[in-house]
Amino acid sequence: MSTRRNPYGALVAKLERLTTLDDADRAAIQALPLRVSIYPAGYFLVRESDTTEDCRILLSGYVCRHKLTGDGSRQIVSFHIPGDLLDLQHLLLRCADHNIQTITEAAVAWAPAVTIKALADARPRIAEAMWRDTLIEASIFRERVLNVGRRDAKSRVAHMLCEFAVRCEIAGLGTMTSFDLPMTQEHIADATGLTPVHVNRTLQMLGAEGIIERERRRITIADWQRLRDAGGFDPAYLHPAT
Amino acid sequence: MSTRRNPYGALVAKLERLTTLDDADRAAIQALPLRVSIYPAGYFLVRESDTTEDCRILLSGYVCRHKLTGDGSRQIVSFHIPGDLLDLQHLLLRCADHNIQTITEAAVAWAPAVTIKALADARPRIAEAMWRDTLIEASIFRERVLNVGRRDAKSRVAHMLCEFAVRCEIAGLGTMTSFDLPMTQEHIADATGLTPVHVNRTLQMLGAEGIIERERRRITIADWQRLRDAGGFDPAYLHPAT
DNA sequence: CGATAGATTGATACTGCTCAATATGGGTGG
DNA sequence: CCACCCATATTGAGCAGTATCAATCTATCG
Repeated sequence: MSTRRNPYGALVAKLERLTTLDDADRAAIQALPLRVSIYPAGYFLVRESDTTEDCRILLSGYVCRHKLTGDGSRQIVSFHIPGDLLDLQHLLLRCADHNIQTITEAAVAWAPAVTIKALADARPRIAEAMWRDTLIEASIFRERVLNVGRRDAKSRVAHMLCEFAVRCEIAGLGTMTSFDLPMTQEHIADATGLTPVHVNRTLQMLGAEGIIERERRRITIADWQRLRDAGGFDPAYLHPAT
Repeated sequence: MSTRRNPYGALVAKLERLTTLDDADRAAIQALPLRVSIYPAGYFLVRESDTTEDCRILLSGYVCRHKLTGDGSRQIVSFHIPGDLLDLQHLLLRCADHNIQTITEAAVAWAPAVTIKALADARPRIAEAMWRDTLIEASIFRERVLNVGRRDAKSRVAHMLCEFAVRCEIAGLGTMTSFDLPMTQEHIADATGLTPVHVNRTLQMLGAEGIIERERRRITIADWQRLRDAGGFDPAYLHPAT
């Protein structure tokens, strides 16, 4: 897909899912000095307490944001898929409050945050799209608090699978019923507030009930309705329509 | 304090903690058609799936945002103190994804969301301040995911107390070492992902260790250093400085 | 002065964690 | 092309932290 190769196309496509752009907006985006870098799996794009200098869009691969407690346990607060904007907070906040790390090899387009800030200042619709994106992200965080705070293990895992599937579909990354899960069971554990051992058992349970099928890292959702019910999943919080 | 009585003063004060306003910005705020309403404790200002029509600033009292699971358990995702903007997401999202409910009697200034949106469109610095506020709120949600996902009961409660104390101080609401906790132990439980019974025992433990002192709903932090350590609290995620 | 919401206490149950061992399979160097 | 190696996945057994359930106590308020 050209979107994934061409950083400008990826950024335009992302913003057009959030608002309507005009020709001047598109021209301003084309004029950005975007550069593309490839990073290996496990690479830290941003570390907590870094000074925030760049702004990134993910072109291919998968990335997560996470925070660590004082005694070293990790909480993944979100996963990101191709097309996601990774650092909008860097436009207005000086210091990173979490880590951003690649899960797989990833291609990232980036520009200095001040450049993107200047774009937002010059093009109000682009600023509005970005602001909306940060609001949707905040909504996703709220849902994650609910997931981790008030659901049992089976629901948490089911909900996470639902969210990943729907976000991939919204982003135009293939079918919702069968997809590759790029993350390890340890990633899933750190995202759901469980241990890897218990995630393993929970996935087996979902498999044994015929809700999902697993084969390596590929997941097939055998019964979307029951997965949704198991996770208490309602996609409204993703605000799919503007 | 006049800030708490005068809705315009409260809004100007809030935005000036986020950015620098000029006279035209302040004049535009003064021209808003703000109205003030008083609501009793337990009142729903917004319900999930409501169409989002108004935008509010809290003048006095305390409010929380929360979501419910399918089987009815509640997760509080944030508490709000006087001076907080409650509905910025309503400027750009059509449908509420969570409930907003008063904890105590509360005075709220409000205007139609479209009016506030027009203000943001007309005054870029105000839009920027609001955007920054939503980014800081997102950071608070991320920290809450960590708190609920990866800390034990004692740490969760300690962290919550730290956050509340520091936010009150940033907002200029009195001293950090002694303050009224407006919420019940059930509120604390729903915010930390625990049960009220266990919150009670945890508070007693913090008291027995001499870290806090309790008397009714008033909390005195006897040993800030140890409370901070117990909660693994680092205020950087609140982004106190611009 | 009762009514009621909230706080406190005790006893017991259970979900998910810990620790430790084993299996799997994809990648790599010889 | 094969054997080894490492990360990851899987399994089992026992334990711990919180939940649950059910009283009782205590303020506050009409």
